[in-house]
Amino acid sequence: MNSKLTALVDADNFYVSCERLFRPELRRRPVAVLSNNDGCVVARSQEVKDFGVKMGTPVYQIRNLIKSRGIHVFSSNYELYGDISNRVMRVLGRFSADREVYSIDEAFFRLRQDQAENLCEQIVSACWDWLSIPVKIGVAPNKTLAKAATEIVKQEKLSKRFLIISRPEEIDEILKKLPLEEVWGIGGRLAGKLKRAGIASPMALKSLPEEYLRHHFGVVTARTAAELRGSVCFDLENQPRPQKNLCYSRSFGQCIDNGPELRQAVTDYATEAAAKLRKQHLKAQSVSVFILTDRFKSEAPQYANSASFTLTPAINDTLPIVRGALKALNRVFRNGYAYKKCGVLLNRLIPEDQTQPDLFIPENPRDKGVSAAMDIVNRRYGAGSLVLAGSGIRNQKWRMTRRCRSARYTTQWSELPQVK
DNA sequence: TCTGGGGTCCTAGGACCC
DNA sequence: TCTGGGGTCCTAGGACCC
Repeated sequence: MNSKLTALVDADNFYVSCERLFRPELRRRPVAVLSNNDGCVVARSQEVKDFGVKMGTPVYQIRNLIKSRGIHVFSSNYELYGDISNRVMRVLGRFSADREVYSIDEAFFRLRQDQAENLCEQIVSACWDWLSIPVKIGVAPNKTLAKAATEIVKQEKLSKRFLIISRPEEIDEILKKLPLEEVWGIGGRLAGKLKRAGIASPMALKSLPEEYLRHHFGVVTARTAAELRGSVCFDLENQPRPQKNLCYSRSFGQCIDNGPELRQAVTDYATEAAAKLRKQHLKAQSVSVFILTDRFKSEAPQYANSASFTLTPAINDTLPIVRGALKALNRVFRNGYAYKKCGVLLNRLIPEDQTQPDLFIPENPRDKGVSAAMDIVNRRYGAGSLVLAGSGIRNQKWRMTRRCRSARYTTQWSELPQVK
């Protein structure tokens, strides 16, 4: 009875819950959070889901609904969500050190079966009482089934905010309710391929021989099926794995058709990417840049390309990374297109303290100084306070729009909520 | 007018080596 | 007429996740 189970804690409509935290009057009102540039809906309160608004719906398609139903709309405020996420994870950490932070709003746990019920109740209460963040929990023999259990808790609006399944008949009962594409690891394309092969449900998937699945659908699908049968194939990862790539990309507020403005955007994005790299104490061995036209404007000429530039030795200073990114941009830029998006990727990352100094190319103390100054000023006075002149100063058509962003309540002194 | 961003892993195929 | 085999590494593309 003391076997170990896996739990998944999942915050309800996380971005919406974060917005409601400082606007409690919105608790039972319809609320939606938008992607960058206020383009798509990326988080919906239950009320908005009940209106039939799907994840990723372009905002312009639901303008009327927003008006007629009085949906409260927020631009995304990732500084706020990131900070609240850290607080949630700290609270969860008090219940078990055997925990994996899986995403901004989810964490896996290992817990003893005889303690599961009690722990779930405590976790639900703690998240709500201390942070006003509602969570749901699924508990099962492995990650895939814990995900499935969480999905059922969400779909069925159970009286409890958690569901514990361990016996085979309990597992089958929830698998019979779960659509194939809701299985963790089975996305839309794979579900279509499986269905064409006559495999239409999680129960059908789990009954197939390992060898057959591996051969026709790959090793990951075979493992997923094994987890549906109750074996453990995906372990808990307490230590975050070292990151291998880092990307900073944004769609532009307005399309850009000329080199100088594109260079501004690339300079800005490379500056941001380099700052992220230093924050994580990593260095990159190459930088690449991609540019894209607007794929939704089918009548306009389309173009997409990318190029990379090797950084030797590995580096994390802003100036050389920006120079490398601009060289890569020069190789792919073509006149005559309206560009909608670009991105800067830093590849083959290695920990700062494991890099080999190059005998022939000494580190440039000036580059180091510039990076350090930017980090200090931007930490103290807010992101974007000290930038390179190459990013441009005004009329940045490329800069994204966020018309309805809430305040950065917890990460900017000047935006602290006020109690009157 | 208006359609997100940031990751990971697996696989197949080609280059290269012995 | 007859033209190897096996291994590694790298990359691009495709799938998945939130």
